[in-house]
Amino acid sequence: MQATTKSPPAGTMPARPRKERSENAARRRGQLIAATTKSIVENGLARTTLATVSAASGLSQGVAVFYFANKEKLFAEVLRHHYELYERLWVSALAQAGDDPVRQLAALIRADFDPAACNQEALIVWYAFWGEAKARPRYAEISDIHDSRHSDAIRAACARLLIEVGRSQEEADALGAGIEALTDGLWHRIYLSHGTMSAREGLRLAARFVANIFPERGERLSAEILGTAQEA
Amino acid sequence: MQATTKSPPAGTMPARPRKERSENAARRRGQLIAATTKSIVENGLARTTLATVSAASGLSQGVAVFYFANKEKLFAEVLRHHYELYERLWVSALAQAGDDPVRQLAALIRADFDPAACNQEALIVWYAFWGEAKARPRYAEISDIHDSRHSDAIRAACARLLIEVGRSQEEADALGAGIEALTDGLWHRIYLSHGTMSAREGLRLAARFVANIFPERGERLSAEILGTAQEA
DNA sequence: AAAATTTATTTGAGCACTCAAAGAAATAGC
DNA sequence: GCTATTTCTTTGAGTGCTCAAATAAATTTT
Repeated sequence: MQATTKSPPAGTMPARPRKERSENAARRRGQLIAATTKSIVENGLARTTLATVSAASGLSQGVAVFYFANKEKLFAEVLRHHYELYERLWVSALAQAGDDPVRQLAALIRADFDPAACNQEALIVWYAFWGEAKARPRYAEISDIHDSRHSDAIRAACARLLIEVGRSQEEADALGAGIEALTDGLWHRIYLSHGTMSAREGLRLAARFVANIFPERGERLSAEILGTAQEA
Repeated sequence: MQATTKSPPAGTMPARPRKERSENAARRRGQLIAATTKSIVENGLARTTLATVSAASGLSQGVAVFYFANKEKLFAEVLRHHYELYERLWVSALAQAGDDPVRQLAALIRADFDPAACNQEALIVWYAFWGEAKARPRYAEISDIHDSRHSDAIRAACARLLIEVGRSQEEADALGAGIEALTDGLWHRIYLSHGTMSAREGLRLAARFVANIFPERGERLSAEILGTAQEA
């Protein structure tokens, strides 16, 4: 460390405006979460250390501890961050779908294969954490909270859709579970296949299967999922 | 260690027969794989060390290295072991199903929810390794080999079944992918739900969905999956 | 200058793996 | 049949390294 020019020439220009402080913290946290994600994708969770995060962020190891207290909490925030991106996606898709349960269900399924949620990076993060979830209550809890909200949304849409055609709540729950299983399983294949299966193909398969399952609304649902439905 | 009776009473019966030596190696390997599995279930993969394996096996740390060269190779053998148990299960189920593609497909689906394959212990091991698979080519390779054999079996059964009723190979492949996604997704739910969902319920859901998907053979397939088909 | 933030260094625990030696079983020599 | 020799197993303290976390130092902001 050599002498750096001490004080700026007294003038104005505080290259850093007002709310600098609090904004800075949020920025740093985001930066560290992104760097941790990058390291998990490149090295796996087990080989992601404060050193790899520090290298990916360009910051020192101390910063991560300063903003997240310890490595475990940083990791938990990474998981939460990815779930929140996903949740924002499907919640807003659902909101835009309006009142029609067919469109609602289609929106939820489409969201699952939106490249913003269903991409290698996100899948690697999810699987990395799921793999350790049974040994880390903190990870399991975060997954639970978000998964159950998504479950509820799917089941609610299924219930409205099926009750319209005179089926029971029990059938709606089973159907919801099946749709979730189908999308989870397609994620699994997208994750493990080395780029062989894309999110786009996942969506097509999902549409195809779901169409078979809802005889009464299958065609319309499938069209809505694929985005080929004509506007009303 | 106190005095143990030195030589056996000269008679026949050498409490340890001939191949003692080579059998010993197989026994030890099995013992170490079981101990590693136990530690992964209890501590997670990341916190499974040679020390936890040694504690679980009652052997010294050195033995694990002696029989498996290093920790990574021991872990790889654990993954392989679980895949082999699973593969033996579905291969023999398939063999017993005879020539009827409906029974073959049912047998494959039933095997996926057989408690011998689909239990918390096995799921924890699988998810632990899948979580690291993208960062460890060795794990990815083992998964690939076994997954693709299973895929092929499912697709073959689907093809025979669908071609019987005049559908195309393309449809059979899509259907196979869908069935696999469904079972993978149900595994996912069984794994992450804290015992809320059992293998038995998974099987019921799978039967229900698959029945909807094969209009021509759905009823029979469903009955075969649930084991409620009457004998011919 | 006082407080807040960032960077750099130190520390001590825990890790995989080594290795020399001991123990046990199989084989050979008498 | 008995002992000596060799081969195979097992042990566990030891080695060097990596890591998370703590601490200290420097820098910036107010």
